[in-house]
Amino acid sequence: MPTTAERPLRKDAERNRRRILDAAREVFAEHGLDAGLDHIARHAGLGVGTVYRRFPDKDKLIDALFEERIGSIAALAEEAAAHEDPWAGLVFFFDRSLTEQAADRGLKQILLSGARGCAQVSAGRERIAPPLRSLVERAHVAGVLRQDVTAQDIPMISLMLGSLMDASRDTAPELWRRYLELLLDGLRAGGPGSREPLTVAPLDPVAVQTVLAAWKPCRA
Amino acid sequence: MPTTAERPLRKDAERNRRRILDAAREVFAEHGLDAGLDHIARHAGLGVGTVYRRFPDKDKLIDALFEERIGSIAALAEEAAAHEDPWAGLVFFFDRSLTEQAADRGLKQILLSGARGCAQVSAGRERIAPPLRSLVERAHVAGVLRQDVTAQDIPMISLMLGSLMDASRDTAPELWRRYLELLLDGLRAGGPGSREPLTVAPLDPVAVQTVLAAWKPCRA
DNA sequence: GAGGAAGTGGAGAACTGCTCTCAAGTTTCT
DNA sequence: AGAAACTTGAGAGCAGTTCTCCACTTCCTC
Repeated sequence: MPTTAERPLRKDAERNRRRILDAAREVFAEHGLDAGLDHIARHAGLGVGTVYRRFPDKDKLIDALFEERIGSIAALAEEAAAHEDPWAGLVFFFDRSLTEQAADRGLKQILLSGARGCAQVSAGRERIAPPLRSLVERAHVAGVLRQDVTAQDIPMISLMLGSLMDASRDTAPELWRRYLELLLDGLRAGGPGSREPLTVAPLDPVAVQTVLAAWKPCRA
Repeated sequence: MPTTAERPLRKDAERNRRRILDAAREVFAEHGLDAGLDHIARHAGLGVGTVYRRFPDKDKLIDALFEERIGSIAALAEEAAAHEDPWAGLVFFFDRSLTEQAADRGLKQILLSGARGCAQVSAGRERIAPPLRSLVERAHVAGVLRQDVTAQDIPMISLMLGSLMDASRDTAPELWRRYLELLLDGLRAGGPGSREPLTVAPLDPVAVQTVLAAWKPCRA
C-alpha cells in the first residue's frame, strides 16, 4: 500500500520507493541503523533528496522497514510459548530470534535498544514479552528451568550475545552459539541438588527497558 | 618520574601534571576512553592546551595512565593461576578482574578492545594470557572445568559481561554478577554425564585479538 | 627584583560524519 | 504540450572530535 488512501504514486516514484526500501534493508542489515541515508541512497542508485521526498525522516523509514520484521520475532515468541516441550521452546526462541539478529544488525538494534523507530515498531515489541513470560512459567512448572531465572533474563542474555555478535561477525559469525550453549547449560535446572541460587536479583520489567535503552551496539 | 632523566618540571607544571592524570583517571573511569580531552581539562580546572603541552597526544596520556592498572590485572591473572584450587582461581579471576572493569570503563576498554594505547599497555596485556592458559589447564586436569572450554573463552565471556555492564551501569550496576554466575554454572564440568559437548569451536588466540579489536563499548 | 625561560588558557582551525533542504533540471501523465 | 510530480546532489547546519597557536602569566635564577 503506497500511502493511506491517497492518490497513487507516479510509476517511477513507486519503483524508487521500492528501491529505497530494498537498499535500506540491505544497508541496515549489514551496518546497523547508524548507517547514513547517503549510504542508502547511493546503494539504491538514487539521490538523498529522493529518500527524503518519500520518507519525512530517518525514523519513518525505519518504521516502514521494521514493522514486519519485528512482527516475525513476536510470532517466534508465540510459537515458542506454544511448543509442547517448554525447554525446547526456550531453545527454539533463543536460536531462531538470535539467528535473525545475527543476519540483520538493524533488527537487533530495533529489538534491543528500543531507541529508534516510532509507534508501529513499539507496538510490535510489546507483543514479545507476554509469550516469553508464559514460556518461562511453563518451563518452571515442568522443572526444566532454574527457578531463580525469570523472563526478564531473556533480553539481557540476548543483549550479551548480541554484543558478541557485533564484535565477532567478521571473524567468527557463529561464535555466539557457543556461548548460548554455555548459558543454556547454566539456565537448565540442575539434575541432582547441584546449583547454588543466583546471588543477584533479576531486573524488573521497567528496568529491562532502561537497560536496553542504554545499550548501543558497537560500530564496524 | 616526571620525564626520563630530563630537567625536572617546574613546580606548578608538576602539580598540573598530577591534576591532569587524576582528572583523566576519573573521567575515563566514568565515561570511557571516548571522553574528550576538553572534558578532562575542564575537570582538572585547566585549559586543553596545558594537557597537550604535557602529553603529545591522547594515546600518550592513556598509556601513562593505564600502564599501572593493566599491570594489576596481569597480577590478578598470575595470582589466580597460583591459587591452590583451580576452580576457585577461575572464579577469583573473573570476579576480581570484572569488578575492576565495572569500576573503570577506561580500563575495560583498554583490556578488551586493545585499540587505544601504545607499547607499554600492549606489553601489560600480553602478560595476562599465559597465566590464564595455565589456570585453564589446571582446571581441566582437576576435572572441574568442561574439557571443551579453552583459555580463549575467558576474554569472550569478559566481553559479553562488559557490554552488559555498560548498559546496566546506571540501573543495576551489579547485574553482571548474575550472568557471570549463570555462565560459571555452564562452564563447570557436569557432575553426572550431563553436558552435551559445545557444537561451535572456540576461537584461536589470533582471532581473539581480531574480535576484541572489533568491539567498541556503548556510549552513555 | 629583573629578565628570560617555562608554563598556561581557550578560542578556534581542521576534520569527520551525520540529518535534512532546496533550486534547478527531468520525467510522467493527461 | 503543459502542468504536476519527481529527482538530484551540493551544501547548510549541527555536533563532536583532536590538536594548534600566541598573547599572557608564573616561576626561577642571578
